[in-house]
Amino acid sequence: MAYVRWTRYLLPTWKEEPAEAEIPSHRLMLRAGLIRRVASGIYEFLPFGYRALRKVERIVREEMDAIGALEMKLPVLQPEELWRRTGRWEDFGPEMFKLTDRKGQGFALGPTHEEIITELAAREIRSWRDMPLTLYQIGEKYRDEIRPRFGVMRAREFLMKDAYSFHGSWDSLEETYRDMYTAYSRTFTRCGLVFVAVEAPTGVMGGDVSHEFMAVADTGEDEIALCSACGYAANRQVAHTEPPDPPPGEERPLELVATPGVRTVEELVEFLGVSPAQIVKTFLYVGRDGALAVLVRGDQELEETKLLQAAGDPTLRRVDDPGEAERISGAPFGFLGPIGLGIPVWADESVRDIPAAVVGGNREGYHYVGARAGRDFRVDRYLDIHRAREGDPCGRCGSPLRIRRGIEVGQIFQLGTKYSEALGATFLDRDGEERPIIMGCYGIGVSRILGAVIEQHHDEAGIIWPLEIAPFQVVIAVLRPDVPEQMELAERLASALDRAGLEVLLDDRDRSPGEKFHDAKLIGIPVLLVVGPRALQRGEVEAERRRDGAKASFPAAEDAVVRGVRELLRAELI
RNA sequence: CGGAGAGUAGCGCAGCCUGGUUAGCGCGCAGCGUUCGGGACGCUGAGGUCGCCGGUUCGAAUCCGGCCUCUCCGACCA
Repeated sequence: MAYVRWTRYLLPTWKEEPAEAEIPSHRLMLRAGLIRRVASGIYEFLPFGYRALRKVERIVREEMDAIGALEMKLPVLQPEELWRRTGRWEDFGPEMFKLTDRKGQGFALGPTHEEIITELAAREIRSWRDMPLTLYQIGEKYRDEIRPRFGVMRAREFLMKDAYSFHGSWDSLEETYRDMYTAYSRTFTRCGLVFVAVEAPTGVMGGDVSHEFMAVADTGEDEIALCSACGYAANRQVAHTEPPDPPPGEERPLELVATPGVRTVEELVEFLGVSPAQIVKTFLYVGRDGALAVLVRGDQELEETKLLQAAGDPTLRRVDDPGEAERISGAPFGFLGPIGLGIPVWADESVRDIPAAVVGGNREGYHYVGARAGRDFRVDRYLDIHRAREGDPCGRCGSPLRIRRGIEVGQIFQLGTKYSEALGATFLDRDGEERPIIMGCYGIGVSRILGAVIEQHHDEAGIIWPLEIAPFQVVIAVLRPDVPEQMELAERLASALDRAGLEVLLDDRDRSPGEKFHDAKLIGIPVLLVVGPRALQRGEVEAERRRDGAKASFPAAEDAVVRGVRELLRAELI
């Protein structure tokens, strides 16, 4: 008797909407008894939710194994000293959970595992013969998120699959990277997710090439730019778009005009009667090489991720202190400009061809009009640092881009040698020469997938599980468990379905039929079997498919029911 | 961290402004009975340090101060 009886199970459903949850997946995970909150961003997985989580985990494991990745287990508790060697004790900063042992030694609850795995590689990999090698694990990760949100979507403790690959050559890395890309696509497809792989920023992980896998959802926290013409897809923060056309106008001489109290683009438009595209905004940054001025056209937004990526300087930060800005430029915010600044100037491409631009005068209460890049001020570097917008021309083919929202369920990185160099992970190549190991790393948010799946697969009544991660495939509602005839039939059918390899939840609770039907919809099991008097009079049981409400009746015999249920489930496998 | 809001029974909430017997309502929960095909009904009952600490007061869920926690928006983020 391997089927599960609801009366012997812990599956507490809620009729009412929880006040704490904002988005459908979070509400449904609470209402359908998958998770309970312990603290902000920290959740318990109840048996029903854990069952689904394990299904996702199993798919991830199968796809990793299929490309030859080796499963292992790394410690969650990691010594401070190791993190200091890569500089990430500071770089990760307050987002790491840090603790101290009784001797005063510092530890982190691992937010990720590059440090520890690279040290392992440094010890165990010595020769080019030992590679390529890919190791992975599935385990809890800890990040002290500024703002945990949306249940398991942005939690402080969450389940993640992380993999790390080690190579003697870039070609080998690229091969594994492609394998991972394929394995990820298979994984998310099997989970029933509609997703896109997009070019991604690399952030604190480092490296150059990276893709994020985004489950498409309006409630997602990330934005993605998509080109339906050429297939270009990128995280909005790095999405490349062609620079907008320059504003109309003629070149004219530079002129300093008094603009008392006029600071913002809107105010300048009003005061000078110009268009936003004729205005150049100036931002100040400081990094390890000192101060830097950054120019963006007035009708564009600065995309800081692009700037950071181009600068390759993790210490680069925006100057937001008025005193500091004034020391650098001589003027307060609102009057900063590139003319006469003694620091490097970087500009968005859209600044290059403005015939007569308005820029700050570097003097309180003054702006220049008629400024021309190259003529009146030097630009050391033109680059794409404006924020991509809906309808902007695709940087690859020029067609208009669409902006959509997504949930990041996975990301893959070509890391290169950042960690191997920092931690001395080297190998001897065929020529006997010592070289740093080339690495890749690959993450999947396992618990987040669960949220993303529900976000994509639900209706007003509840969850609609994709077959492969459904906690059970069949729920049997016995309308009158106190009537022996019905209960015995339900038990026989449950056993038969179980023997046929299906996972069965038997709703034997003493509840009204209405409640059982509603709960069945809420918990989203693909097929509901109803054992009740109405059909039983005809010697039948009824079935209803969750996805589309398709109904069927079968003779109340084991083989007929098994066959009928299988038939209903077959349509799920598309 | 900035802005906003909220903490009263397992869940959802009222009461607070205007301090005053045993702190309410709906759902849920327990017992009994009646029901039994799309969240039934009746009766009885259990369940609350009113987030915490301090103050004001004869008297504090209610007024004042501090703290904590949670949620939302923003900044941030593999």
